[in-house]
Amino acid sequence: MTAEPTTTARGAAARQHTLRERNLRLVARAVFDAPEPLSRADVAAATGLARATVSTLVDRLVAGGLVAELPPVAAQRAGRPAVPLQPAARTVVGLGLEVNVDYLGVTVLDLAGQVVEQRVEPGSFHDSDPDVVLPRLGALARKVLDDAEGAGMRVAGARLALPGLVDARTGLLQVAPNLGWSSIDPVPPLGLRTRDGEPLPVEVANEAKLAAAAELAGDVPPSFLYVSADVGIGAGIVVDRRLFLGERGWNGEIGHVVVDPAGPRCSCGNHGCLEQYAGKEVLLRESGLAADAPVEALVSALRAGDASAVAAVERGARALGQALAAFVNLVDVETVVLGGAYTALYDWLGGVVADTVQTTALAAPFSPVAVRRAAAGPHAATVGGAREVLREVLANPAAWV
Amino acid sequence: MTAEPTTTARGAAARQHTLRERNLRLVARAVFDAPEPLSRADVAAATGLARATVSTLVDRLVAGGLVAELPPVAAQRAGRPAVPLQPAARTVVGLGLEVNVDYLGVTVLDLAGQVVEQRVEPGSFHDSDPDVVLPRLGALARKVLDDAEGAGMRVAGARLALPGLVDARTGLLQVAPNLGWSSIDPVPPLGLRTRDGEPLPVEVANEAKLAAAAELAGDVPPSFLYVSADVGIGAGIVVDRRLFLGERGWNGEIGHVVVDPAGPRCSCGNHGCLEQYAGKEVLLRESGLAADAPVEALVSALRAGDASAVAAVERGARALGQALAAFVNLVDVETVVLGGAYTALYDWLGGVVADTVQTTALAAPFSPVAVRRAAAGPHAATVGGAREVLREVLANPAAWV
DNA sequence: GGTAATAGTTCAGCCATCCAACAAATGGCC
DNA sequence: GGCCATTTGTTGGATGGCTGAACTATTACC
Repeated sequence: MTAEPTTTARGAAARQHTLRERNLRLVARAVFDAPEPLSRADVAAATGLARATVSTLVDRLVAGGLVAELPPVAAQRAGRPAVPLQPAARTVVGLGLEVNVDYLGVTVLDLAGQVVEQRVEPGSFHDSDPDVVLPRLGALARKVLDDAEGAGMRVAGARLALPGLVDARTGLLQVAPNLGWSSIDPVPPLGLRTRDGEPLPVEVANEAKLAAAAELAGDVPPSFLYVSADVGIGAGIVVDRRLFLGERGWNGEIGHVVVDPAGPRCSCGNHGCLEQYAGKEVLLRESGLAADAPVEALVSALRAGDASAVAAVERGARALGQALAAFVNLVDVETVVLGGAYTALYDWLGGVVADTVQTTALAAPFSPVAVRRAAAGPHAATVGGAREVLREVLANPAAWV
Repeated sequence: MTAEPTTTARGAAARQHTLRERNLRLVARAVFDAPEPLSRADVAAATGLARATVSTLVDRLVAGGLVAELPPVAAQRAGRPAVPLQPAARTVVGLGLEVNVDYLGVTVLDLAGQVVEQRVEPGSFHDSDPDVVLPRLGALARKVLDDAEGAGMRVAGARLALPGLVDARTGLLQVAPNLGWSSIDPVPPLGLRTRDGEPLPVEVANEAKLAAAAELAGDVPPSFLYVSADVGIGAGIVVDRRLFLGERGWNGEIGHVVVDPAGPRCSCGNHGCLEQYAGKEVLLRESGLAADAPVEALVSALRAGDASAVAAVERGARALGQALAAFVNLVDVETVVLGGAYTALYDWLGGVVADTVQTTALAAPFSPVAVRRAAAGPHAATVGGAREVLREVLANPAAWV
């Protein structure tokens, strides 16, 4: 009759083994967050735990394949040399999946932060059939899964990134306008199972939010807004190094913030949405390019000093700055990261965006808002998704040792 | 050399006494959140702890004055009658302080949620001197503190609500335009000490945010936006029954979200800020009333069907709805609570705000946004401030037993 | 080669929880 | 009225995880 939780929830009764779980997490975090490999003694000093405790905990993490011991290297000081500890490579991995308008992507990431395998299948999924596309992505994932499991790695789970509104509570995709999908559960069609035949836990999230998570791999402040233009304009809010999703999982919908009520009509039914100024297709069209041209074409035009391109990007940047100022006023962060198509356009956009935010955001006089370029490469959402899976492993190492 | 934390921080080493702290908190929450008084056995069932453990924990909470035992009442079923447990009244109290443009306020709240004492001193503090006003508030607080301590209550701490930007990290007031204050530390001038002569811990926060916390006393969903018009327009974001303050403590600055870049110039330097449409003074002025008239005057005009008043409120409501739609798009909540001056105007505002949000917010088709009237009474910020103090007591009952 | 220093391990002690048995207090039934 | 079933709350031994101190292992320095 007693509820025996496999993983200790936030507000659950604390028992002896809860201490274990907490301290395992604490030790794992210490090892993973350290810039340099730590010894057991270092971990003890960093966490405040006794050396004896740290030893048993580290031993478990090593046995469970979460942490690896490096060969002891003689330090330049007296005493027994320390055994450096590192995140284990290629033992436990996370899977990041993505369906976007022009590609399917899969990334396998290990605890050391290394991409073990990445596959991308270009295509055109505008107004596509989910029951065709998702099994195709599933098959692609199957291949890399087989590789990973064949090499002895354990797959902790998967995250599927989609360009649309995903209900974080149910995992259902409400609508993905550019894919032409609505009201579906995208997980079953993937057909993903582990080697043992058990269904692989797959969670679904918005593409921009997972791309925001990918930024956490680099040197970013603990809280920031990530804004990217792909087909639509999406955003992710990171607070204290964690994704903040909002009640239902679809916060950060900056693309449909009204910039000017007298502006052009948007597909959403309103007038003057940001997307009508700073969306990728609008920027391309206003620059005299085809709406489905690659961003590189626009970059070339800007490099060449094409007047209409420069004007379009500047107009978009001003609108983006205005919407971001509202965002910063409402959510209060000090840093904005520009990703997706904005990464390539950063040299032409960044300054104007920063200036506009600075003059428009209310609190900017007291502490300026930093605007910067995204660091994560292409297909950031798959990397971020895999990263989120591994974050959960680290949040509960006890389940893995 | 070992760091001996008085209160166990989030990421600190977990020891035996950490279990105690956690379970004490768990038991206290169970007692405080229950709609009906629980028995020890009920608490055990609710928390999953053993009855023996719950007994010792409850005994401590009772001894510490956080929980009170009611006389056992014979239930209508067989068995030994249970001892009902309740939040203790008038033992530990929180102090809420407020400086606003037209009054100083102090509220003493106990753990049972009852207002033990409330004092309000009307005045005009437009462009006032903090070194005069704050000591005056301090003296007012001194009186109610003496009363409370004289009656044997322990004061857990205080929260000071101010209508301005407060840096949550430093506790400094950056600027309060309507008071004419800027760059001050408002705590020392209060001169508040406990009976033992120790300085009373006072934290500072924005007025709207503490008013939002006051709503938590009523029947509200776990996450909501609270928006109130006083002199400016302020907002508080509540996520999962906790105030979300943003990185620096000044999120929710909806008053200076740009509604129409072609709109009237705002004191902040931009054009078409929400405050220029839905601010209290603007609503009064557009209705042909004096800018410093009481809201009741506007209500009377609306009751009388005054055309300019109706038009002004409707225009304000539309602008508010548009800004709230952006807010909802960016933060993602299902409920918006209208407080401050909007409470009185709700009958004329509410419908238009709800309609506008509904047609403008992107995700509204998938789950409608509820707009409702605030439940907390006047001087909600002082009540909410005191409530926040007591929330911290409950978050760490071990420090009080 | 001896000493000081540091890393990691072993082991008795402590402490909060648990389980099971018990005492306390009631309703129902004959 | 007396007995039993039922529920509450308490008592005491067992369990498990952390600690601190003593111990071993391995190095630098003189």
